[in-house]
Amino acid sequence: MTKPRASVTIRDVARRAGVSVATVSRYINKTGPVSKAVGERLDAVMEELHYVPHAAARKLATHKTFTIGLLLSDIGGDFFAPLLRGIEDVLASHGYDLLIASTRKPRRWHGKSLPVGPHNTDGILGFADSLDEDHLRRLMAQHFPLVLIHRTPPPDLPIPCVTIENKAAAHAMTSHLIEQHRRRRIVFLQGPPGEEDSHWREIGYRRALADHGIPFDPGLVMRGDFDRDVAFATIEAALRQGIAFDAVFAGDDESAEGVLAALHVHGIAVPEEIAVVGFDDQRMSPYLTPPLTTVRAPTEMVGRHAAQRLIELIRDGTTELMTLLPTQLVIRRSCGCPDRGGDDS
Amino acid sequence: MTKPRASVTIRDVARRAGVSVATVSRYINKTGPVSKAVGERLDAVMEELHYVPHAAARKLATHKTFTIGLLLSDIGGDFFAPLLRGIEDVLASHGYDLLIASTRKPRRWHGKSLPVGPHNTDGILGFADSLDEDHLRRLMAQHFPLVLIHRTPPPDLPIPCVTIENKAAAHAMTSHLIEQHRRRRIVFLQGPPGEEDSHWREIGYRRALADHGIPFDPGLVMRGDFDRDVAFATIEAALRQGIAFDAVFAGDDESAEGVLAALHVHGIAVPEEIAVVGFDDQRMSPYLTPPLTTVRAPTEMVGRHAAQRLIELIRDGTTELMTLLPTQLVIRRSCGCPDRGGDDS
DNA sequence: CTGTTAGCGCATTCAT
DNA sequence: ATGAATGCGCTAACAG
Repeated sequence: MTKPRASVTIRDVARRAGVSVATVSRYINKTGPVSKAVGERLDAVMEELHYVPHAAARKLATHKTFTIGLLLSDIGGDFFAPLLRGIEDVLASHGYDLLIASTRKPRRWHGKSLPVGPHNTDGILGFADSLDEDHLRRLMAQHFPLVLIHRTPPPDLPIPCVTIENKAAAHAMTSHLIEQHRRRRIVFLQGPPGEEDSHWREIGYRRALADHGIPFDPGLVMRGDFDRDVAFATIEAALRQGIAFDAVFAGDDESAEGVLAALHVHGIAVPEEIAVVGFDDQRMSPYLTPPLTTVRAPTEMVGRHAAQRLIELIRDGTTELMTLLPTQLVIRRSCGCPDRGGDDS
Repeated sequence: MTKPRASVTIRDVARRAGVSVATVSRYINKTGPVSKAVGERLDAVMEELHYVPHAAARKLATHKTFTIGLLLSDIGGDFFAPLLRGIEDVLASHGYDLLIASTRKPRRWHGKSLPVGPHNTDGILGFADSLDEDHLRRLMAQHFPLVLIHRTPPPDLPIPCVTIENKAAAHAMTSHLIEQHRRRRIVFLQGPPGEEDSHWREIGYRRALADHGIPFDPGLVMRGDFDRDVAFATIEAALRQGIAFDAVFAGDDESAEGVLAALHVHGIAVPEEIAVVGFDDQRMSPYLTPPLTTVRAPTEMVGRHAAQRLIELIRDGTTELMTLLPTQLVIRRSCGCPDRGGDDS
């Protein structure tokens, strides 16, 4: 076994193959003509030496990193797996690496410097409220490729974003509860303060109430934080306080799970006494008791589109500003509809 | 607004501050003495110019990337969020970046080249069966820092690994079902073929049966694949075939969810007629109907420890070979125990 | 088709 | 305490 040199470089390959480094580089990057014979020699030598180009050196010379950064406000939640999956898949298929960074307690980054940026990536994907407006403006001023996920940019900043149709779906869901199931006192469970998805879902909910002549009762809008525990506690409290309601539109499926549990503990029948619906259609949702009626959010697709937008932005310098992915109602048992005998996924 | 130079380099900072690049470098890396006055000048200039050292250049010069790679066999499953969270958190606190790569259809990488390695990272974290033995051997031959997660290395390869106590917990859980709830025909739902956790859990299950004088019935060991749908289908099939059983030890919580749903659909009472238990204690588990008795797997801790081990390996050249994290029974309702009135998390 | 050479941005001796 | 010079591994003109 030969003494394991720190690493084998392009020069080692060139020397061993009896050519210049330029030729090796050209061959590797297909950036110029190389005779077939030499090409084969190189393949053999590279294989023999286990040569792998040093990424940093290449990046330095090229000024392209072929890696993109993903900024998260917090890893956790069943939400991230499909999103990540979508992102990683399309990035990989285009030869890009994925650098991940997440905040802890505070939902956003504070100081001046972001963990990813022009110094180590070709572009960044910003999830929800992980970036504050200052960052957005600075990045734009530097003309650094950036696309937002589940968040729209400030009106004056032309930053591409990909998110989902929340309002229409929330409107449809609320209307379903009102029209099909005669519910009139529908609780709405909000997401974290300032969360954009939650905001639009609430708008849709309110609009549906108005469209059906049902007066809006602020007392029926409660905290859910997109969190099982918080939703559980909120519903328990509402029950104890004797607040009257005949349905709950949970901000997302995770909080719907908390709602279901709280009602179950109190011996309240779902959907007979109180109907419950969610938003997201996570993998667990068909398996809840009763199976959850919800809105399907194409989370993996959001990831795929976001990655695609960013790659276009990097390559072409431009891409669509707004990608709004459609959502659709998924009717199961928890709203009061009869069992349809199978799942529709 | 000044013409946005492609990027501001250390030379711009040096010039603006009237010092040499060496001084700037020394100051940034605290690698040598710099007068207080100059230090302050530099702080001001760097702030003013929004200077950020170019990662690739630094890496080239230093031969350290301060990046670690995470190899996944497949992103997805509620399992990854906490794992990732743990990994990302400790890496970030040590100044390391996280590069993620995942396989698609096949669970492992095939060809010679891995997406991460000595060319772009300082070490790699390999989850479960994402790496085959050839990769392991090559990486070891190159003395490249590597730690395995939820997987032990081949006997002759001294690769550090961090995983959890499966066997004892599975034994305890099975014994609980036998002793406390008089169950004797316990179905065991396996994980994906070759999955190491599943293997040990099954060993524990079998041992418990033997310890209680219950003959092992191969017909009670079925496929679960750690997947809700697969588990659902498996239990439905077993029911249709009239296979008699009074309990199900699902390989993990996700498959337990499928089991619960299948039994519910068939009008079978849990835990009265059939007891169900899982493994993992995922966030949704207390919210299932009935609340799931399971084994708590410290998944985020596994991530934290793995990252810690890798950092030690990189810095000190050595670390513990085996980190076995403890698990514990979490008794809730699905096994037949009475409600304890609150959650113990 | 192929070789020479000059950087890329930064860390690091070696002087001073 | 500070500066000048060299090189990390690779790409990209520019010659030939």
